[in-house]
Amino acid sequence: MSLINRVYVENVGAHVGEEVELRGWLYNKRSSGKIRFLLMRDGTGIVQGVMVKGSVPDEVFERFDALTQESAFGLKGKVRKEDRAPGGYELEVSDVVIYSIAHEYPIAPKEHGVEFLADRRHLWLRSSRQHAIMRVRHRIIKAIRDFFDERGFTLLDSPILTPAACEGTTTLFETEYFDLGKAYLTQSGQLYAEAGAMAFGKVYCFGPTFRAEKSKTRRHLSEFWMVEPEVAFADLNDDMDLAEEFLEYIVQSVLRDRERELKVLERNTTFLQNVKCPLPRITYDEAVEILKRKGVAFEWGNDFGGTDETIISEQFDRPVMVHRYPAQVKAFYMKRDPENPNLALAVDVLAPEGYGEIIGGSQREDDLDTLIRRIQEHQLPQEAFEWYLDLRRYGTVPHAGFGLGIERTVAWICGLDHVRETIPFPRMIYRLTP
RNA sequence: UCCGCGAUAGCUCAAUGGUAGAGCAUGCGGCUGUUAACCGCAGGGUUGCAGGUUCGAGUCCUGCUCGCGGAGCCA
Repeated sequence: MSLINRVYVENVGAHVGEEVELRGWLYNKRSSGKIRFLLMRDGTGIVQGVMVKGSVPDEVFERFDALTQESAFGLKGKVRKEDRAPGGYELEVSDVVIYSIAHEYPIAPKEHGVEFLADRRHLWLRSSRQHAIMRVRHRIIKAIRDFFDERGFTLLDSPILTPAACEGTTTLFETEYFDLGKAYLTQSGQLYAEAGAMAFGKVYCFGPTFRAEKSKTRRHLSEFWMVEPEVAFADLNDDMDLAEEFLEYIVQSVLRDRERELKVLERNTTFLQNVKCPLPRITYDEAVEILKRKGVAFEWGNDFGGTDETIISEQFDRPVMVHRYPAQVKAFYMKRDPENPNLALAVDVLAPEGYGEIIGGSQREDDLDTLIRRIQEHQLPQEAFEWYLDLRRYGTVPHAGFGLGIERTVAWICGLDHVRETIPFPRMIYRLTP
């Protein structure tokens, strides 16, 4: 049996009446004496095999007794449409092949605490809920790559080890780098993506990013994935056009191809169906007005906190773009609004239902002298940014881009209450294992 | 770093300051359509750690460790 022709659970419906062989792990088993049910999980789904005493040799019938939860085994038998079976199909078992008997499996088919499961993340990934989440994550990432690919973007990945802070704000993970002193794990690939945009016009980078902040919330990981497009000859409006088209593409792809998974997750997709262009665009000032109207004591000039973002996003039935923030709360490389130099040409996209900021972007400062002044104002070491300043010395153009956090996007689309379930092996302040 | 909550069987939890228990899991037995199957029996505990109050502490007090949620920071 070649890999190509192997039958997997997700395809058994195409083999009704045929004798097939499935390979997988025991999800659960049930018995009523002379009739026995084996539930096999093979990574694509779960199907039940049924054996009646006398319909198979006794030695095959008795292998049921040896199989423990998560034991690896093969099932041979004829596929039958059966409404009483989970999934609608079942296997009339003719043979059972045991590959390995599992030790007592710690994750029983019942409720467990988060800590217990997190300690066994390598096993937890086998459960149907985690399986559904990872399948959605995969589809989101494929949609991201397809989106940029279809629009002529070039993938240009940025380095993970960097000589200095990209934005000079957050705490970074530090390591020794041979004889060259300290290196830092990247917190953003954006500056390198800008170099890419000047070389290729439209690029994106997509990789892990690291923040050593001691954040302890349901929205933070110390290692997370971010996709960052960067486009030459683009302003803030172009950036927002790209972001809304991007979000619509991702969400609609998942709705179309991951209906089953969203059902497993019991996700109410009402808000997701609404994610279609155009998305509402409001200014920072208008967002502040919303907060004031809702009785929030908010001072102009601050950045929004988690609860502020929730209140703002609750006013809309789809993600909302908030643009033109006070420059003081944004990064040094963001261009100022020519009509009001106190404002940065920045945009944050806030997801509905309290999921917060999933995209942060801006038009970049393209003037050499202004950018040097910003670096000085932020007290950043100019020599570390000389290569970045070169981008303004040699053919500078208006350009813009944004970053989308994968884990927050997965949490939002799946309707999860914590990002720790959105990545196979989460890294958090108090968790480095497994 | 700050604020709040928590830790009891392998797991999820219960137990007015007075004999530490249930469900699930595991083992054994039963059941010819099970759906986190069901029914019966059995084994399973240094109540996170250290100290204190008390005739008596899982329960009250102090300290510590670990975890969870939130703030700040951010995607």
